[in-house]
Amino acid sequence: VQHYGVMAVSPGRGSYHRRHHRTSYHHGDLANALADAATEMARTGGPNAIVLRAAARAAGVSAAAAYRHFADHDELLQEVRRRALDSLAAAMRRSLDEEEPLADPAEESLRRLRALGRAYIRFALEDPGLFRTAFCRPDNPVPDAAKRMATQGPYALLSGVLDELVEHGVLDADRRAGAEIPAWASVHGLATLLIDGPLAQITPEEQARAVERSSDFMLNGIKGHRDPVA
Amino acid sequence: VQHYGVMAVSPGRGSYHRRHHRTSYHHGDLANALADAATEMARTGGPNAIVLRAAARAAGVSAAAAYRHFADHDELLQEVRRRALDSLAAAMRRSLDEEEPLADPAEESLRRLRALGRAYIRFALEDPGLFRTAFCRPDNPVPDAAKRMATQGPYALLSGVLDELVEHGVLDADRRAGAEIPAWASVHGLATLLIDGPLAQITPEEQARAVERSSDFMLNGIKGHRDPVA
DNA sequence: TGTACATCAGTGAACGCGCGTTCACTGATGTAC
DNA sequence: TGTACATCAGTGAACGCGCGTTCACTGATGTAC
Repeated sequence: VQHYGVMAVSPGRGSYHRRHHRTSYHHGDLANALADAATEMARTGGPNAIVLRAAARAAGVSAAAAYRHFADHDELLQEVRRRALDSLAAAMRRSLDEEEPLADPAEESLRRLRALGRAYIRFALEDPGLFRTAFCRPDNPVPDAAKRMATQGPYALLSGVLDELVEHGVLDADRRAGAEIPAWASVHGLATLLIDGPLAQITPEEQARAVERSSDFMLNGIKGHRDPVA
Repeated sequence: VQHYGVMAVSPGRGSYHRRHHRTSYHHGDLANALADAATEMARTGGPNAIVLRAAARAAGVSAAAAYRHFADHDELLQEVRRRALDSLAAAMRRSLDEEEPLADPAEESLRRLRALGRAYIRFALEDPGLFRTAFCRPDNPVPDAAKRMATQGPYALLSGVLDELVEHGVLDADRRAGAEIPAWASVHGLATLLIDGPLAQITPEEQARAVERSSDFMLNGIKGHRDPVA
């Protein structure tokens, strides 16, 4: 077997260039290498920063080679999107076990809800580019993505904890249906306002306070009201 | 005075082409014509659809002419952004007087809060491109925009109604500070999930239900809790 | 174990596109006298 | 009221760029015999 020398390719100029030690003519795992590079671009500059040619450059491969693994630019973007959503879900899942569980089951389920929200916000603040990619408008909306999210993504995690809240009497069963949406909306809105919107300008301390205030308000909304005004 | 014939310019090919009856060599109001065209593009395709050359084409003018009125592409985008935010604020302001005021002042202020939220969502659903432009990430963040929003934009309207809620005993005074953020976040999050996110796939009926559910939850959060679990 | 061959994953050059921006220019406008 | 001239808002051609995508191709791989 004749091997090409390592790095025997034209010097990459993209800032995302990661040398993938090519030891043979065939790359071996080009699909993943391209997705890795594209993900790195998204991390830095959001969905618009994903450039197929640059990804190929970063992988040390001609642009045309990318078309062996992705039908077109959009398919590459969708792959990055999928990864971003997976990362977000993973971060949320991890957050559930980061703190000590509380003895009282009701309080414990509230703690878990808070943890999910905080992980969501934290992800958005730490990786705004990836976060924006996860929720970027797809060129041709693929309902599959929504399905996946519903069964194993952030939505499913939220659903599970809301079920726990019902189980332990925090959330009335008759207010359970569709409760994912308000909860998700409030945390998602806060995240986007913090990274893209006017709240991006405020200090980190103010941001932290805003996060706490928002979860308090939303938890109040979840818990329901005993003495409604209207 | 020698006049050029109306439409004595090369036929525009852009889909946004609006013939501006040019009766003289000088346009007369090119800055606005460009902003109009750019706004129309944003309406159709969001901030990324704003193309300086196309705007010039639509205004029946050479691309270079645009540079008499805007320093660069970003300045044109910012102008569209400004307009979009103004439109949103105007829609919200109008919404306050669309329904009959309620006799009870507490209920009336809650009605007004709901009206603001609904107008916000309605704007996003009816004009998603403009909405996304209003909140698009600016190339070079100009703190001025945040200032303007705070004094006369959506934020100010929300602030005013929250003050009313305190005045009429719906919102405790000691929970007032910073309450804009959770309220805004929840409605903003719902809007973005509805137009870009997974909620874009559900039926209009489900969407309407989601909007109602969300405002109920948020209003509960605003009103506070008498019998907290934690 | 060695070889012919189908298959597959790369290459590199090219195409067409349209963008943002700059330049030297020219036609129109309004003002000072 | 008429005219010279500074100023201003346009023109049109060009530059450089880098993109997504296609094409005919070639080198490497693995399998059947």
